[in-house]
Amino acid sequence: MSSPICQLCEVKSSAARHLSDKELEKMNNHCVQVSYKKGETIFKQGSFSTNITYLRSGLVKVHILGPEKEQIIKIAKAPSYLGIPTTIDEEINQYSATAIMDTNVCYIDIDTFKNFLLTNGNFSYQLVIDLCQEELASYTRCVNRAQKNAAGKIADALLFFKNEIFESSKFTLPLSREELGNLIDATRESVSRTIAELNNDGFIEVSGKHIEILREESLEIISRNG
DNA sequence: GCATTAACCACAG
DNA sequence: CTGTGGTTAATGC
Repeated sequence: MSSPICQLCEVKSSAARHLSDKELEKMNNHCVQVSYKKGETIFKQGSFSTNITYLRSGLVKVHILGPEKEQIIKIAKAPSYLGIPTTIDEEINQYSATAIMDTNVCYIDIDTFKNFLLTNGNFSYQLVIDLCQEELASYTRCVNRAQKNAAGKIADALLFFKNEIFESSKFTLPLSREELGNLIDATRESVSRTIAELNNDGFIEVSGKHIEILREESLEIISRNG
């Protein structure tokens, strides 16, 4: 745990860029920075939510324990807020956040944060924009999960990791087969099988969690048509 | 009917 | 935790 210097922060949220020096100094006095190792829980569904969580670096899975099983709602990459919906007007966390790579997080005091919302229109406006983007993205994920077949969902996920997370055709999956299934709504067996097929058909090169995407265009077609 | 798809089960590595 | 094979239930043509 260490004291951040918010004024000098290189990874401010787009909202926080609208804060004045004075406000940033106030933030600095009501904020702590914590590091998490891969696998550690950042906050847990059911526990008190007392701070706004801001993801400075690393990769996190956001998940909910449903009536049947664990559902991964999304993979969150830095920089982004992690817990606004579960903190701003909820006393209890409605979902969990777990680091899937080494991760660095800032906890911002909720009252300080709310005070910015009430007094700084630009800050609030930017935050609304961010939340809207996230909500739209969430609608899209919802539709895709429900309507695409297994191959389409796997292709989606692989392209997501390539384009949005690692920005490289070659990467190491930060999730187990089971977790990937929980993310795209498929069983671990389907995930294994589909990945093996994509490998056999030469679209990707697989070795355990190491993935290389060989034919991105083909994956895009599979993503669309299944 | 027949084919396809994916879940469920079981077992091996 | 993974990969694979057999089985089964649902759906579509």
